[in-house]
Amino acid sequence: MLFTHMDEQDSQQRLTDILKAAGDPTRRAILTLLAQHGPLRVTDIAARFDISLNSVSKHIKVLEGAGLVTRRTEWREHMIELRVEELAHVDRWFRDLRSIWALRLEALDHLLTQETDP
Amino acid sequence: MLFTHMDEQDSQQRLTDILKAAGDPTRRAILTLLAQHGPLRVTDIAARFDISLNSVSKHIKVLEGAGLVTRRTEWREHMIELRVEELAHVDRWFRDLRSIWALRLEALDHLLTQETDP
DNA sequence: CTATCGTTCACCCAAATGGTTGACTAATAT
DNA sequence: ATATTAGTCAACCATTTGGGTGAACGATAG
Repeated sequence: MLFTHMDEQDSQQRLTDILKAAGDPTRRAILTLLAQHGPLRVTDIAARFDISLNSVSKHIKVLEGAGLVTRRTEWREHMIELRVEELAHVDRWFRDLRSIWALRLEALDHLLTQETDP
Repeated sequence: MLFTHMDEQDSQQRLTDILKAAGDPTRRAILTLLAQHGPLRVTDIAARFDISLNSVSKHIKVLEGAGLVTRRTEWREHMIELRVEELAHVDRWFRDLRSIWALRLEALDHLLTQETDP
């Protein structure tokens, strides 16, 4: 099944997943690490934190679920790679929100000028 | 105490609060509503959702905690107002992350050209 | 004075979250 | 053949989260 059309439902879900994933400090630190060093193995990532490897593995799965990272499984090593492009979903939502906001202010302004100068 | 200098700690906390707050669909819907209609009372907001007033009140408190909305208490009515500017914190983090990413790629590229043409 | 309105507060509940440990699979090294 | 390495899965635990209810409180309306 091709994703020719992402409906509002899915889009909201994607956004929720991304924001929730990015809402955790450890996960943001992982993203930063990947931005700095490029693709890394799960173990390499875990070495930077003093939580268990298992815990890191779970965080990575969350990030993967949100589409913020991808996994290339090469033999027994899993290379985790950042996908910065996905942040665009959040950018888009921000842009829309600000635009709705701006439109209202504009309409309000229009209304006021009409009233004071009919 | 004046906030002349927001340390890394606080900044991370702010970011976490904002992303967590925005990570909930109901709360995002509240933000959209406020963008469209301007300041609204708690009750007006609650009327748009089929969850209890109390639940909405809690959501608003979360948004307030994240600085995404402010409350002007006029007599017994609490006017809730959107603060779009706060989204800039997230923008900034995204920008930083992308910049770290871009810098690494640039360095990598530099390294490769040096190697092939010493 | 009493009723009603707008909100928060204090609990209660189920589900999700972030962490742990221990067992398991599969690949590599000795 | 055995030990080590890389990673996941499953179970468990404490805390947080999103929801609900009922009481309380201050202000305005009758």
